[in-house]
Amino acid sequence: MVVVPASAAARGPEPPDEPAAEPRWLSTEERAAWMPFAALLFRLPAALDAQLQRDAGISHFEYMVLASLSEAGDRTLRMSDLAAMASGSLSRLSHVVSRLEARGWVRREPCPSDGRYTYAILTDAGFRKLAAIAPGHVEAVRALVIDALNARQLRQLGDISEIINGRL
Amino acid sequence: MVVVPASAAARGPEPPDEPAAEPRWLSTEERAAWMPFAALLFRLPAALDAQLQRDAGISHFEYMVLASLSEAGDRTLRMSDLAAMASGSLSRLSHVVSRLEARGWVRREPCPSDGRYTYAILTDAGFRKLAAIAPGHVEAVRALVIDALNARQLRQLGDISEIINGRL
DNA sequence: CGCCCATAATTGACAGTTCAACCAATCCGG
DNA sequence: CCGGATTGGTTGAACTGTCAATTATGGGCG
Repeated sequence: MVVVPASAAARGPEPPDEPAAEPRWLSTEERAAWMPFAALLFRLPAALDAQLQRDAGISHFEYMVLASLSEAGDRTLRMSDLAAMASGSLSRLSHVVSRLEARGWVRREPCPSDGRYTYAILTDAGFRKLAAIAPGHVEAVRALVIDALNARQLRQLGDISEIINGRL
Repeated sequence: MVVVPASAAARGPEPPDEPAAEPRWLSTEERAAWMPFAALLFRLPAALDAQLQRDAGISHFEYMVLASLSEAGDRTLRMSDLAAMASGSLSRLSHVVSRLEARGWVRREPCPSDGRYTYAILTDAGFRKLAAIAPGHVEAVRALVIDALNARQLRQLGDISEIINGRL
């Protein structure tokens, strides 16, 4: 990934009376860190998605939905909570759950006490599917990330991720 | 993001005569690093995309296409090279370049010496557009990543990213 | 109570991506 | 040279995600 168009950067800082302050271009060290990280941001999700698609025929987002449900007590979550856990919009989740429902892995049920809420519930078939998929996914995560780093680097990565997450 | 479905993990390792070797679930420390990183992998690209979409009306991928062209000598690249630089499929690139062409920022030209190749060329209008967009994008990258970390962390992030990239 | 607003979720239309089929130019073995 | 294989690129259909509009329920206030 590229942040600074080369020829634009080559022109150097703008005159100080520009309407917008002159951009603070990245230094050499900053570029040296950002460029590989930016590439990673593209390629790693794509690689993980590809593994799930190939081995299980589902997207990473669908995996997250199933996994989130499996971790909830009685495998049930409200749609909005589920959307937050899977880091997606409610609309997207609604479409996805419709597809998962059609495949028999999830079912919907209205909340008896508050009719606005809808529960998404992981079926037994859905749980079995997830149990079949999970080992392969963990293997991929290990191969690409965990086992590629030593304990210290792994801790650094976790720390750095938490810092950046704090800015979102 | 969740890798291990809780109830499945709670069952412990499988008997050793399973057809597939029992999965090596993540340890507590590994999970502690992976979960925030996985969340980052979702949210950061979304945040960068949102900034470009809001401020410039283009996707991150389109930005990469324009930026890659701007860095090439005479602002020209073959379609396949451009696809590789932008980390996307040739098909996707072809559709995107069609759109950028319609907006007047890129034009196509067949290679005179080998008719199979197609050159994508950044127009002057495209270069101006990019120059207008870049500062805002750099600002976002700074705010979310670069300025959030100290020099040591930034170096660590770069190193770690290169290691993982090496596995893709 | 009755009205209005906020919230939860769904829906449909549209834009973008992927996938497979296709075309066109070059390379290369006979 | 000729014909198949290869490579670069495009296209269209099916699918997925996004956005805005819509429905439905519940809470609060006069």
